[in-house]
Amino acid sequence: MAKTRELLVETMKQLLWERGYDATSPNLVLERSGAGKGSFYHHFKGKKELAIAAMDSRADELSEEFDCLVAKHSDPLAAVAAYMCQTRDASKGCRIGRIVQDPSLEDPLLNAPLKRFFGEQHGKLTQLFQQAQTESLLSDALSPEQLATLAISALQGGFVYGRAMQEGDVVNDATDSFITLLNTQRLAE
Amino acid sequence: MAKTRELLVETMKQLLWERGYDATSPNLVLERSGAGKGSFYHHFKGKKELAIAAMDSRADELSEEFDCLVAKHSDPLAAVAAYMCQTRDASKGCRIGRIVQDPSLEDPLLNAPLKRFFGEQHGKLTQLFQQAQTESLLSDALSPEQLATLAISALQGGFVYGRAMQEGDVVNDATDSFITLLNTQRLAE
DNA sequence: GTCTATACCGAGATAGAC
DNA sequence: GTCTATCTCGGTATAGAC
Repeated sequence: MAKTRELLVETMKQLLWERGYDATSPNLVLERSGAGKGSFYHHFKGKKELAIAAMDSRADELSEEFDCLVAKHSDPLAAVAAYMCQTRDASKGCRIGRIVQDPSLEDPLLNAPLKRFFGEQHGKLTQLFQQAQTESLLSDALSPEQLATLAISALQGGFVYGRAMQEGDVVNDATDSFITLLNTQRLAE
Repeated sequence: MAKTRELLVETMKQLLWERGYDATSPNLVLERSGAGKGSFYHHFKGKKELAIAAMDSRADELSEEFDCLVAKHSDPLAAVAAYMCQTRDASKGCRIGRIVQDPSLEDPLLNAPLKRFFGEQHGKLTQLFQQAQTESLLSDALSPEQLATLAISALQGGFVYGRAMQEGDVVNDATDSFITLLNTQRLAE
């Protein structure tokens, strides 16, 4: 099949979500996907190259999801709230943040897709907060950049804290709390 | 030496911080500590048992650090601010949160020390926020529990985000932003 | 209590046939 | 493009001497 490559990428995306990078072996990818070793090393130089392709694909997917969601809201703060308060499950972990702590991710090549994703995400959130302040919907007690950093951190940290507590719901408490606190900064019109 | 056991625990604590659980091999612990294989398996049943001892020790150490810091401040919000705004380095990761995402940590036995630590930490922060509200220093727009969850998440997420961006300072931006936002909830006396 | 030698397994990758 | 056989290395642990 000409689609074996795509199948390997999708399988890797799933396994990176479930187990991270270091704990995902080529053998596991092959077993899960049904492909053979020959195919794997024909399409990719090795595990690292496949993982980068998988992370890039995942980053694009999440970016697109974010853009779709933002497009539905004319109020920038409503867009942020809709993004943050999606129902998540900390026991599964973030589809992309899950990977960050793996020791191998200190390799700049492997880390690049993550850096790109979080950088772009920060930029988009900053824009939304900026817009809210320009439209006088939001106090300027914090800069748009600070709010974006805190939003991303609350979400990622909620995943960490929820996983440690073995309570998948806790990540939603973290994001909800952020939004509640953010709403105290809304300005009356 | 009678202290070999303690030496192994300290070495494991350091390696758990640097590399997490899965990526730390017994061999590495032995090489780093100078101990031999015989000692290792004499004092511990295996890697898992050593890691649990190391995590328990680390959790106690961090708990004590927290208590010391709190004891220095009569104002509960000043205590929270002092805790959150310590200078940290995301490239090194949290001494205990660093470990949470490792696949092996799904084992309840391995996870227990983390669960205990984060549970206790949440309790202590909740108490501080509770006290601040009781003393009318803090608005009650959020519950003490919500604020504690957000504080922990902002810190842990700051580590994740900072590591992804390969900028160790970012974790401090996250905690500073939280404190700035929290300060908008202070009540005039 | 500590040492060295040994065993077993899976990770990651290559070789060469089809 | 895909398959199977094979290779090397390190992780994890045990055995038995000192």
